[in-house]
This record gives sequence, C-alpha cells and structure tokens, in this order.
Amino acid sequence: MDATVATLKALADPVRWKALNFLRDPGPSSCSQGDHGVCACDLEGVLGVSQPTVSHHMKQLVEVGLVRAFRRGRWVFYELDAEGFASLQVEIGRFIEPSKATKTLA
Amino acid sequence: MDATVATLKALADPVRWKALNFLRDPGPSSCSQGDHGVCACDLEGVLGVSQPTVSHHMKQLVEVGLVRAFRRGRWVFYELDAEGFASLQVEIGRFIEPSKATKTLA
DNA sequence: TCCGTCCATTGACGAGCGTCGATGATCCGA
DNA sequence: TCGGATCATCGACGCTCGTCAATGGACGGA
Repeated sequence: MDATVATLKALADPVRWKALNFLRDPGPSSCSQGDHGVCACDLEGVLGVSQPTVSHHMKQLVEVGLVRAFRRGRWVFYELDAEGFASLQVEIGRFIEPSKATKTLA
Repeated sequence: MDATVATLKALADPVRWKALNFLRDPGPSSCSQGDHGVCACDLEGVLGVSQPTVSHHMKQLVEVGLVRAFRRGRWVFYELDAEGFASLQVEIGRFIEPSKATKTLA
C-alpha cells in the first residue's frame, strides 16, 4: 500500500502529469518514430523545463512503474506502462464500491 | 486537468491515504454510528497525529471532493465521496487504452 | 581515435508542505 | 448562564521536493 502512495506522489505533479499526457498523445515530434515512444529531447521543449529536470522527472515515473524507458543508440525513448495505471485504477476503485468486504485479498 | 492534479496531490500522502482507508473500512469506533461516517475524534488516534493535523488533512480531502463532512451537533462526521474517486478513475483510465483519439471531449 | 550529441548525476538553492502548540469558535449539558 | 468538549484557525518550525547550472558518462560519426 505504500507503493501506491509512491505512485500517486509521482502522478501528483503538474510537470509529470503534462509529460504523461504528452506520452499518451504526442504530436508530430522530431525524434520520435511514433511506434516506440517519445524521445527525451522532445520533452524538454514540451514541458518547458531544463534537461536535468526532465531526466529527474522521468526517472521517478519509471521507478514507480508508470513509464518504460528504452535506449536506442544515443536516444532514450519513453512510453506509458499500462500495467502501472491499471493497478492504480484498481486501488482507487476500492473506494467506490460501498462495502464489499474487500479484505479477501492480502 | 489541474483539478485532477490537485486531487492526486491530496491522495499522495501517507496520512491522508491511511485516513481514506479507515473511512472505507472503519472498525468498531467510539463515536461513529456506522451509517453516517466516522467521527473526527476517532481519526486522531487512528492516524497518530494531533488534532489540528487531522483537521488540516481532512479539509484538503473535502476540498478536492474525495470526502464529505457532516456536522451533527458537536461532532463532525466524514465519509467517502464516491464521485471524486470515480472521476479520478476515469482520468487514470485514459492512460490505459492504447490510442483511441480521446480528444473528442473537451 | 577524437569530437559532438544526448542523457544521467551532483550539489545547491528556494518554495511548498506536513506538523505541532496555542488560541478561537461553536455547540450541548448542567 | 456557565463550563467543558469538539473542531477550526493561526503562526512557526523543519523537512521534503522541484529546479537549475555544472559536470560526468555513453554512444556514434568523422
């Protein structure tokens, strides 16, 4: 359950949220090929922060399992990790159903 | 979309996450009647923080629409707001479906 | 092999946030 | 009306986190 809080903390940032939305629906980018994520160099311009800050934020998103990173030659490509969002959606869904005695699973 | 980040920021805290889990499945409490939420006085012991801190955290959860507060006489009762969690679940779900061109809605 | 490009790491600064003690506001019972 | 109990607000402290400039590391082209 602490891992869930860490994932939420990674989501709860305007810059990272903007980055995730760009990964979900990137426009025509310079380096990106479209089928294997978005180049890191594009994020610097989209997010409006410096290159070290981009690296810092993307590292956090990777660590909590919301983003996957691929190295292709000199470039690093990022793409969304659906599993991380799916498990998070499950955790949040537990607060919606009234009281189904959700203690059957550890 | 900024409101979503604010909601996530409210979720991304260990104390508030613990409070929400307690609201979802409270044990036998002293003040609580069970059908209309949990008394604020119980939260102080459960969360392990002081009373002003409890008030501070619960205020944030109410402001973002994750918790509703009812005043009954001298006591304040809190209960989960399913709508807040539902809309948040929708926002997160948008990162799961591959590329459905989700820009049809504003 | 050398150099340029791209990304990661380091160190430091400033803002924001969680926390508490003290105090104020409100609401019953006596 | 008075007093106690419950919650909200205020002010202050300390820590965490986002940010950048500077530097380091890795890769490919010349």
